Amino acid sequence: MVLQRVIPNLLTWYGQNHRSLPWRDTQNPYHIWISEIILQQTRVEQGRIYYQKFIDEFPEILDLAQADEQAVLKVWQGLGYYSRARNLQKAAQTIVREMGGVFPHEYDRILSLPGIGEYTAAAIASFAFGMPFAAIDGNVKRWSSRFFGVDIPISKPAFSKMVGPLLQEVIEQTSHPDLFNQASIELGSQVCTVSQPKCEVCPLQASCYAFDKKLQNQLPVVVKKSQPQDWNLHFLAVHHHNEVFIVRRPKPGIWAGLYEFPSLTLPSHEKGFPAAWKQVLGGNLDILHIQRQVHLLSHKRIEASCWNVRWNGEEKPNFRVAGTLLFDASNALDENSELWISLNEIDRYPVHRLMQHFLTNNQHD
DNA sequence: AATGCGGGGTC
DNA sequence: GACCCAGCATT
Repeated sequence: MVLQRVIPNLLTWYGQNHRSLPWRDTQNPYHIWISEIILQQTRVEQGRIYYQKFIDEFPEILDLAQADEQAVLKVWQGLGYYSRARNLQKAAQTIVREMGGVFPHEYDRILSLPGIGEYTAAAIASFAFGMPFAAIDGNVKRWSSRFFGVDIPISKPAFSKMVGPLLQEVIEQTSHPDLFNQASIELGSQVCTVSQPKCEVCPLQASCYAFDKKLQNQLPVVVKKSQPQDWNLHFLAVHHHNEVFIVRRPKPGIWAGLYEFPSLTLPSHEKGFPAAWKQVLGGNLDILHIQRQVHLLSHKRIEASCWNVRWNGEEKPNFRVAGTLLFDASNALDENSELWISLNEIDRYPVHRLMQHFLTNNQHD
Protein backbone atom coordinates (compact mmCIF):
# COMPACT_ATOMS: atom_id res chain seq x y z
CA MET A 1 0.00 0.00 0.00
CA VAL A 2 1.16 3.52 -0.84
CA LEU A 3 0.74 4.81 2.66
CA GLN A 4 2.83 2.05 4.20
CA ARG A 5 5.95 3.31 2.42
CA VAL A 6 5.82 6.80 3.93
CA ILE A 7 4.96 5.85 7.53
CA PRO A 8 8.62 6.07 8.58
CA ASN A 9 8.68 9.61 7.19
CA LEU A 10 5.55 10.46 9.13
CA LEU A 11 6.89 9.14 12.44
CA THR A 12 10.23 10.85 11.95
CA TRP A 13 8.49 14.12 11.13
CA TYR A 14 6.33 13.80 14.25
CA GLY A 15 9.31 13.08 16.45
CA GLN A 16 10.95 16.29 15.32
CA ASN A 17 7.98 18.65 15.10
CA HIS A 18 5.19 17.82 17.55
CA ARG A 19 3.92 20.24 20.12
CA SER A 20 4.16 19.54 23.81
CA LEU A 21 0.67 19.27 25.26
CA PRO A 22 -0.45 18.53 28.84
CA TRP A 23 -2.29 15.33 27.88
CA ARG A 24 0.57 13.92 25.87
CA ASP A 25 3.36 12.09 27.64
CA THR A 26 0.84 10.48 29.96
CA GLN A 27 -0.78 7.08 29.77
CA ASN A 28 -3.35 7.80 32.44
CA PRO A 29 -6.59 6.77 30.68
CA TYR A 30 -8.67 9.11 32.83
CA HIS A 31 -6.58 12.13 31.84
CA ILE A 32 -6.54 11.10 28.20
CA TRP A 33 -10.28 10.55 28.25
CA ILE A 34 -10.94 14.02 29.70
CA SER A 35 -8.68 15.64 27.12
CA GLU A 36 -10.35 13.84 24.23
CA ILE A 37 -13.84 14.85 25.30
CA ILE A 38 -12.78 18.47 25.79
CA LEU A 39 -11.14 18.50 22.37
CA GLN A 40 -14.25 17.32 20.52
CA GLN A 41 -15.05 20.16 18.12
CA THR A 42 -12.81 22.37 20.24
CA ARG A 43 -9.43 23.89 19.44
CA VAL A 44 -6.42 22.87 21.48
CA GLU A 45 -5.79 26.39 22.72
CA GLN A 46 -9.37 26.82 23.88
CA GLY A 47 -9.47 23.45 25.61
CA ARG A 48 -6.16 23.72 27.38
CA ILE A 49 -7.30 25.78 30.37
CA TYR A 50 -10.46 23.73 30.78
CA TYR A 51 -8.41 20.53 30.90
CA GLN A 52 -6.34 21.84 33.76
CA LYS A 53 -9.38 23.11 35.65
CA PHE A 54 -11.19 19.82 35.18
CA ILE A 55 -8.31 17.66 36.38
CA ASP A 56 -7.74 19.92 39.38
CA GLU A 57 -11.43 19.83 40.34
CA PHE A 58 -11.93 16.11 39.72
CA PRO A 59 -8.54 14.37 40.15
CA GLU A 60 -9.92 10.82 40.00
CA ILE A 61 -12.80 9.05 38.29
CA LEU A 62 -14.48 8.65 41.66
CA ASP A 63 -14.42 12.40 42.29
CA LEU A 64 -16.20 12.97 39.02
CA ALA A 65 -18.72 10.21 39.66
CA GLN A 66 -19.65 11.58 43.09
CA ALA A 67 -19.80 15.28 42.17
CA ASP A 68 -23.00 17.27 41.73
CA GLU A 69 -23.92 17.60 38.07
CA GLN A 70 -24.07 21.33 38.70
CA ALA A 71 -20.42 21.32 39.79
CA VAL A 72 -19.39 19.52 36.60
CA LEU A 73 -21.32 21.94 34.42
CA LYS A 74 -19.80 24.83 36.35
CA VAL A 75 -16.29 23.74 35.37
CA TRP A 76 -17.50 23.31 31.79
CA GLN A 77 -19.16 26.75 31.74
CA GLY A 78 -18.34 28.70 28.58
CA LEU A 79 -16.93 25.76 26.62
CA GLY A 80 -20.14 24.74 24.87
CA TYR A 81 -21.64 21.38 23.88
CA TYR A 82 -22.64 20.84 27.48
CA SER A 83 -23.87 17.30 26.91
CA ARG A 84 -20.17 16.41 26.87
CA ALA A 85 -19.92 17.33 30.55
CA ARG A 86 -23.09 15.50 31.52
CA ASN A 87 -22.06 12.39 29.58
CA LEU A 88 -18.61 12.54 31.15
CA GLN A 89 -20.15 12.25 34.57
CA LYS A 90 -22.62 9.55 33.51
CA ALA A 91 -19.73 7.52 32.14
CA ALA A 92 -17.74 8.01 35.35
CA GLN A 93 -20.69 6.69 37.33
CA THR A 94 -20.95 3.70 35.01
CA ILE A 95 -17.26 2.98 35.46
CA VAL A 96 -17.60 3.13 39.24
CA ARG A 97 -20.81 1.12 39.35
CA GLU A 98 -20.15 -1.52 36.70
CA MET A 99 -16.43 -1.61 36.03
CA GLY A 100 -14.93 -1.57 39.48
CA GLY A 101 -13.90 2.06 39.18
CA VAL A 102 -11.21 1.17 36.66
CA PHE A 103 -11.25 2.72 33.20
CA PRO A 104 -11.96 -0.17 30.77
CA HIS A 105 -9.12 -1.60 28.71
CA GLU A 106 -11.28 -3.09 25.91
CA TYR A 107 -12.20 -1.06 22.84
CA ASP A 108 -15.83 -2.20 22.85
CA ARG A 109 -16.32 -1.28 26.49
CA ILE A 110 -14.68 2.10 25.96
CA LEU A 111 -16.95 2.69 22.97
CA SER A 112 -20.02 1.77 25.00
CA LEU A 113 -19.57 4.70 27.39
CA PRO A 114 -21.78 7.75 26.81
CA GLY A 115 -20.06 10.56 24.92
CA ILE A 116 -17.47 8.23 23.40
CA GLY A 117 -17.80 7.47 19.69
CA GLU A 118 -15.50 5.69 17.27
CA TYR A 119 -12.90 8.45 17.09
CA THR A 120 -12.62 8.95 20.85
CA ALA A 121 -12.58 5.22 21.60
CA ALA A 122 -9.75 4.70 19.14
CA ALA A 123 -7.83 7.67 20.49
CA ILE A 124 -8.07 6.49 24.10
CA ALA A 125 -7.34 2.83 23.25
CA SER A 126 -4.20 3.78 21.36
CA PHE A 127 -2.89 6.62 23.56
CA ALA A 128 -3.55 4.96 26.91
CA PHE A 129 -3.12 1.27 26.10
CA GLY A 130 -1.11 1.18 22.86
CA MET A 131 -3.87 -0.65 21.02
CA PRO A 132 -4.00 -0.55 17.20
CA PHE A 133 -7.20 1.37 16.41
CA ALA A 134 -7.03 4.12 13.80
CA ALA A 135 -8.33 7.42 15.19
CA ILE A 136 -10.06 9.35 12.44
CA ASP A 137 -10.96 12.93 13.27
CA GLY A 138 -11.36 16.01 11.10
CA ASN A 139 -7.60 16.40 10.71
CA VAL A 140 -7.11 12.81 9.60
CA LYS A 141 -10.05 12.98 7.20
CA ARG A 142 -8.55 16.04 5.54
CA TRP A 143 -5.11 14.61 4.83
CA SER A 144 -6.58 11.22 3.95
CA SER A 145 -8.90 12.63 1.33
CA ARG A 146 -5.97 14.42 -0.26
CA PHE A 147 -3.50 11.59 0.10
CA PHE A 148 -5.77 8.88 -1.27
CA GLY A 149 -7.66 11.19 -3.64
CA VAL A 150 -11.07 10.40 -2.18
CA ASP A 151 -13.73 12.86 -3.39
CA ILE A 152 -16.57 11.64 -1.19
CA PRO A 153 -17.61 14.49 1.15
CA ILE A 154 -15.71 13.93 4.39
CA SER A 155 -18.84 14.39 6.50
CA LYS A 156 -20.52 11.35 4.90
CA PRO A 157 -20.30 7.90 6.49
CA ALA A 158 -19.27 6.61 3.05
CA PHE A 159 -16.01 8.51 3.38
CA SER A 160 -15.06 6.80 6.63
CA LYS A 161 -16.17 3.47 5.19
CA MET A 162 -13.69 3.98 2.37
CA VAL A 163 -10.72 5.39 4.30
CA GLY A 164 -11.15 3.68 7.66
CA PRO A 165 -10.05 0.21 6.55
CA LEU A 166 -7.00 1.65 4.76
CA LEU A 167 -5.79 3.39 7.91
CA GLN A 168 -6.71 0.43 10.07
CA GLU A 169 -4.64 -1.87 7.89
CA VAL A 170 -1.63 0.38 8.29
CA ILE A 171 -1.90 0.90 12.04
CA GLU A 172 -2.10 -2.84 12.60
CA GLN A 173 1.34 -3.15 11.06
CA THR A 174 3.08 -0.42 13.00
CA SER A 175 4.89 -1.11 16.23
CA HIS A 176 3.68 2.16 17.80
CA PRO A 177 -0.05 2.69 17.17
CA ASP A 178 -0.14 5.56 19.66
CA LEU A 179 2.56 7.47 17.83
CA PHE A 180 0.94 6.74 14.49
CA ASN A 181 -2.36 8.26 15.62
CA GLN A 182 -0.68 11.25 17.26
CA ALA A 183 1.36 11.89 14.15
CA SER A 184 -1.62 11.43 11.86
CA ILE A 185 -3.70 13.95 13.79
CA GLU A 186 -0.84 16.40 14.18
CA LEU A 187 -0.07 16.24 10.47
CA GLY A 188 -3.61 17.26 9.55
CA SER A 189 -3.55 19.98 12.15
CA GLN A 190 -0.14 21.51 11.41
CA VAL A 191 0.75 20.62 7.81
CA CYS A 192 -2.23 19.44 5.80
CA THR A 193 -4.26 22.48 6.75
CA VAL A 194 -7.60 23.57 5.31
CA SER A 195 -6.13 26.42 3.31
CA GLN A 196 -2.57 26.70 2.07
CA PRO A 197 -1.34 23.27 3.15
CA LYS A 198 2.41 23.14 3.71
CA CYS A 199 3.13 20.49 1.10
CA GLU A 200 6.77 21.51 0.88
CA VAL A 201 7.44 20.14 4.36
CA CYS A 202 4.96 17.25 4.28
CA PRO A 203 6.41 13.81 5.03
CA LEU A 204 3.73 12.19 2.84
CA GLN A 205 4.35 14.37 -0.20
CA ALA A 206 6.06 11.71 -2.33
CA SER A 207 2.94 9.51 -2.38
CA CYS A 208 0.20 12.12 -2.11
CA TYR A 209 -2.47 12.04 -4.79
CA ALA A 210 -3.57 15.64 -4.37
CA PHE A 211 0.00 16.95 -4.47
CA ASP A 212 0.72 14.96 -7.61
CA LYS A 213 -2.41 16.19 -9.40
CA LYS A 214 -2.32 19.68 -7.83
CA LEU A 215 -5.75 19.15 -6.34
CA GLN A 216 -5.00 20.38 -2.80
CA ASN A 217 -7.66 23.07 -3.14
CA GLN A 218 -10.27 20.66 -4.53
CA LEU A 219 -9.90 18.14 -1.73
CA PRO A 220 -11.40 17.38 0.67
CA VAL A 221 -14.92 17.80 -0.67
CA VAL A 222 -17.00 19.59 1.94
CA VAL A 223 -20.77 19.87 2.05
CA LYS A 224 -21.81 23.41 2.80
CA LYS A 225 -23.61 23.94 6.08
CA SER A 226 -27.14 25.23 6.43
CA GLN A 227 -27.68 28.81 7.46
CA PRO A 228 -28.16 29.53 11.17
CA GLN A 229 -31.75 29.92 12.20
CA ASP A 230 -32.93 33.26 13.59
CA TRP A 231 -34.10 33.21 17.20
CA ASN A 232 -35.76 36.14 18.94
CA LEU A 233 -35.24 35.52 22.63
CA HIS A 234 -36.29 37.67 25.59
CA PHE A 235 -34.94 37.33 29.13
CA LEU A 236 -36.56 38.67 32.27
CA ALA A 237 -34.21 39.75 35.03
CA VAL A 238 -36.72 40.50 37.76
CA HIS A 239 -35.38 42.06 40.94
CA HIS A 240 -37.27 41.79 44.18
CA HIS A 241 -35.50 43.31 47.16
CA ASN A 242 -32.01 41.85 46.74
CA GLU A 243 -33.03 38.75 44.86
CA VAL A 244 -33.42 37.65 41.26
CA PHE A 245 -35.26 34.73 39.72
CA ILE A 246 -33.38 32.08 37.74
CA VAL A 247 -34.49 28.83 36.14
CA ARG A 248 -32.68 25.75 34.93
CA ARG A 249 -33.05 24.82 31.29
CA PRO A 250 -34.61 21.41 30.58
CA LYS A 251 -32.95 18.40 29.00
CA PRO A 252 -32.60 17.73 26.24
CA GLY A 253 -32.05 20.90 24.28
CA ILE A 254 -29.74 23.86 24.01
CA TRP A 255 -27.93 24.81 27.23
CA ALA A 256 -29.56 21.86 29.02
CA GLY A 257 -28.95 21.95 32.75
CA LEU A 258 -27.63 25.52 32.75
CA TYR A 259 -29.29 28.37 34.61
CA GLU A 260 -30.61 31.60 33.14
CA PHE A 261 -33.10 34.35 33.70
CA PRO A 262 -36.46 33.03 32.51
CA SER A 263 -36.64 33.42 28.75
CA LEU A 264 -39.39 33.54 26.17
CA THR A 265 -39.23 32.97 22.43
CA LEU A 266 -41.23 35.46 20.37
CA PRO A 267 -41.86 35.95 16.64
CA SER A 268 -38.88 37.69 15.09
CA HIS A 269 -40.56 41.09 14.69
CA GLU A 270 -41.64 41.43 18.33
CA LYS A 271 -38.95 43.44 20.10
CA GLY A 272 -41.00 45.11 22.83
CA PHE A 273 -41.63 43.96 26.37
CA PRO A 274 -43.37 40.57 26.06
CA ALA A 275 -47.13 40.89 26.45
CA ALA A 276 -47.38 37.69 28.49
CA TRP A 277 -45.12 39.17 31.15
CA LYS A 278 -46.88 42.51 31.11
CA GLN A 279 -50.21 40.80 31.55
CA VAL A 280 -49.16 38.94 34.67
CA LEU A 281 -46.75 41.45 36.21
CA GLY A 282 -48.02 44.70 34.74
CA GLY A 283 -49.25 46.71 37.70
CA ASN A 284 -46.38 46.25 40.08
CA LEU A 285 -43.51 46.50 37.63
CA ASP A 286 -40.85 49.08 36.76
CA ILE A 287 -38.68 48.52 33.71
CA LEU A 288 -35.19 49.64 34.74
CA HIS A 289 -33.21 49.08 31.55
CA ILE A 290 -32.84 46.80 28.55
CA GLN A 291 -29.77 44.94 27.30
CA ARG A 292 -29.74 43.90 23.66
CA GLN A 293 -27.22 41.44 22.34
CA VAL A 294 -26.76 39.42 19.15
CA HIS A 295 -25.30 36.05 20.04
CA LEU A 296 -23.99 33.76 17.30
CA LEU A 297 -23.89 29.99 17.48
CA SER A 298 -23.00 27.66 14.65
CA HIS A 299 -26.66 26.77 14.16
CA LYS A 300 -28.50 29.79 15.54
CA ARG A 301 -28.42 33.57 15.28
CA ILE A 302 -29.91 34.83 18.53
CA GLU A 303 -31.27 38.34 18.88
CA ALA A 304 -31.52 38.56 22.62
CA SER A 305 -33.10 41.17 24.87
CA CYS A 306 -32.70 41.18 28.61
CA TRP A 307 -35.38 43.16 30.44
CA ASN A 308 -34.15 44.30 33.83
CA VAL A 309 -37.20 45.08 35.92
CA ARG A 310 -38.09 45.74 39.55
CA TRP A 311 -41.03 43.95 41.08
CA ASN A 312 -42.73 46.18 43.62
CA GLY A 313 -45.17 43.71 45.17
CA GLU A 314 -44.76 42.58 48.74
CA GLU A 315 -44.81 38.86 47.90
CA LYS A 316 -42.76 37.22 45.19
CA PRO A 317 -44.54 37.27 41.85
CA ASN A 318 -46.08 33.98 40.78
CA PHE A 319 -44.80 32.73 37.44
CA ARG A 320 -46.91 29.61 37.41
CA VAL A 321 -50.22 30.82 36.09
CA ALA A 322 -52.47 28.09 34.76
CA GLY A 323 -52.73 28.06 30.99
CA THR A 324 -50.10 30.74 30.44
CA LEU A 325 -46.56 30.03 29.24
CA LEU A 326 -44.45 32.64 30.94
CA PHE A 327 -41.09 31.25 29.93
CA ASP A 328 -39.79 28.50 27.69
CA ALA A 329 -38.22 26.37 30.39
CA SER A 330 -41.28 26.13 32.61
CA ASN A 331 -41.65 22.37 32.48
CA ALA A 332 -39.87 19.24 33.72
CA LEU A 333 -39.21 20.66 37.13
CA ASP A 334 -37.57 19.51 40.28
CA GLU A 335 -36.88 21.42 43.46
CA ASN A 336 -33.85 23.25 42.05
CA SER A 337 -35.31 24.24 38.68
CA GLU A 338 -36.72 27.58 39.83
CA LEU A 339 -34.84 29.64 42.38
CA TRP A 340 -34.83 33.06 43.96
CA ILE A 341 -31.24 33.90 44.78
CA SER A 342 -29.33 36.99 45.77
CA LEU A 343 -27.31 38.33 42.88
CA ASN A 344 -23.96 37.61 44.50
CA GLU A 345 -24.84 33.91 44.65
CA ILE A 346 -25.07 33.59 40.88
CA ASP A 347 -21.44 32.51 40.63
CA ARG A 348 -22.38 29.16 42.14
CA TYR A 349 -24.58 28.30 39.19
CA PRO A 350 -23.50 27.26 35.70
CA VAL A 351 -24.70 29.74 33.06
CA HIS A 352 -24.28 30.01 29.30
CA ARG A 353 -22.21 32.73 27.64
CA LEU A 354 -25.19 34.88 26.72
CA MET A 355 -26.39 34.86 30.32
CA GLN A 356 -22.86 35.59 31.46
CA HIS A 357 -22.81 38.59 29.16
CA PHE A 358 -25.98 39.99 30.69
CA LEU A 359 -24.56 39.53 34.18
CA THR A 360 -21.14 40.99 33.41
CA ASN A 361 -22.32 44.05 31.53
CA ASN A 362 -25.23 44.89 33.75
CA GLN A 363 -23.92 48.09 35.35
CA HIS A 364 -22.98 50.05 32.28
CA ASP A 365 -25.86 49.57 29.85
C1' DA B 1 -28.87 9.98 6.44
C1' DA B 2 -29.76 14.38 8.53
C1' DT B 3 -30.00 17.38 12.34
C1' DG B 4 -29.10 19.53 16.97
C1' DC B 5 -25.69 20.94 19.89
C1' DG B 6 -21.50 26.24 21.71
C1' DG B 7 -18.22 28.97 21.46
C1' DG B 8 -14.31 30.95 19.40
C1' DG B 9 -10.32 31.52 16.08
C1' DT B 10 -8.80 32.31 11.29
C1' DC B 11 -8.79 33.92 6.70
C1' DG C 1 -19.13 36.62 6.50
C1' DA C 2 -17.71 31.64 5.85
C1' DC C 3 -15.36 27.97 7.57
C1' DC C 4 -14.40 24.59 10.97
C1' DC C 5 -12.22 22.91 15.16
C1' DA C 6 -8.60 16.17 18.20
C1' DG C 7 -17.55 14.45 17.35
C1' DC C 8 -21.55 12.38 19.41
C1' DA C 9 -26.43 11.31 20.18
C1' DT C 10 -30.75 11.21 18.40
C1' DT C 11 -34.26 10.78 14.97
